[in-house]
Amino acid sequence: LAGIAVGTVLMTLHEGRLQTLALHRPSQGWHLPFGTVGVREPLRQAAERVVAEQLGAQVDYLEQLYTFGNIVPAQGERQIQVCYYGLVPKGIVEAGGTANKPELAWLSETELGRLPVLEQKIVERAHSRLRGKLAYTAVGFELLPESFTLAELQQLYETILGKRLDKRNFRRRILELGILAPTGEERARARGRPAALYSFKAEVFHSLESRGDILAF
Amino acid sequence: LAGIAVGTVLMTLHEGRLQTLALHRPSQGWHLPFGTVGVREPLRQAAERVVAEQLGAQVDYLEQLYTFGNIVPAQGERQIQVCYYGLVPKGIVEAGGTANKPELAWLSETELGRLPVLEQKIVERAHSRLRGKLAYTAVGFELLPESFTLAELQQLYETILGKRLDKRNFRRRILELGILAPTGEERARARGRPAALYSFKAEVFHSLESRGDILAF
DNA sequence: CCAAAAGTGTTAAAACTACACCCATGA
DNA sequence: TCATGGGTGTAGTTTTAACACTTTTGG
Repeated sequence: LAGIAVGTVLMTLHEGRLQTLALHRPSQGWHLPFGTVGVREPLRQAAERVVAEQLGAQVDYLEQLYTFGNIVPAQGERQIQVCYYGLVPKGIVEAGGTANKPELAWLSETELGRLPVLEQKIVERAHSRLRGKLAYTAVGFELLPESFTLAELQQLYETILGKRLDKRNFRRRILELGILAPTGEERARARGRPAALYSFKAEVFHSLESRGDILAF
Repeated sequence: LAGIAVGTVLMTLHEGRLQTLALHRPSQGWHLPFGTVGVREPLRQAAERVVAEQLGAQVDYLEQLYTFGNIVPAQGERQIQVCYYGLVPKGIVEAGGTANKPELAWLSETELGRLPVLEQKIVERAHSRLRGKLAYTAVGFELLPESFTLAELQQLYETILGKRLDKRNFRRRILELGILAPTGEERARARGRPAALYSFKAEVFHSLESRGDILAF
């Protein structure tokens, strides 16, 4: 079907920053991953396929963001662009160009200027959606690997919310919710005391979900 | 452009219930208002136009809800449906069929069964979006006329959130925010003491907006 | 033994909840 | 004068926010 595209804002946490995946092609400059939709293809499936094709990675979390219909490229035809946003744990998609694939890069918020203005707005919308969902859903955990330390989780919240949190209060509240299970393992960093590792108990979270904003910090 | 439609979930408060506007045509039964999008027409403008044409009413508040792409009607072609939701103060759109226009009706939540199942899901999505936005935006006031009583505002919150609120606590909290201005007028009901009328101070609300969930009850 | 990151409790202030009576009006 | 809906304050409880030191490890 002419004029229907899907685009995706893929986000990850890297080096204490929220970063967005962008592609570079000589002909197009920097842009978000996008692609066309098959005539009989469901939209979400198209978005998944486009990400898989262009990045060679599966995305575990993908949600619809917004549909733009006023984007009129130079050519006469109007383009409908259905945008999704996705979250991946740090390091799942490795940046850097390969073979005939376009060059990939994680852009931090200060580097978004490389994108076309319209795409910058899409990314901002994705960021504010993520920020909003952080308090009442478990999206945050989609940005972490299977097991993680409390410090990593806290840093995630601090980065996305853009404010510092008190370590003791954060730990107390998140542990009292009972949504984390200690794995019994520890992770040793270069220096300092090793940190206990935890995994996310999705079932417990969902049982609490009705009384919203349980993760508001 | 073939295969692109806009649909709208128009909601209002009526008789203490959240109601949704539906159309009835002999050929189609009950359905949500929808229409096609002009080749060069922005999506939101198309949604506004469709509402205006079919209902003869301007909608002050209209936001994008979700885009469905997996709705495959009996015919071969796939249909993309970009859905919006809108809020109107009680009584703006009067129900009842006129001339060659389709019949209109406000359906309460218990009457939604008259709609096709897919459209019921769209309406549910609109309701939950509205519920979610109630706490951190001023959407609630879109459902009220220019001036209103505190009892009306409280009933609005009670209806949409589906729970009863304490009158004194509600009044104290909303007045302390400073987002309401007494108009100095009163409204006499059939019986009982007349109620003071207030209007919404949008500027004050927006100055508080940064610290979210200020209208959480 | 020292630098680095992990881990741990208490207290004061603020916010929330529950609760019952008087007031102004029209019929 | 009475029925109806509008309007008002307080006290106990819970939640939040602020705050500093000890522990464990690797170099």
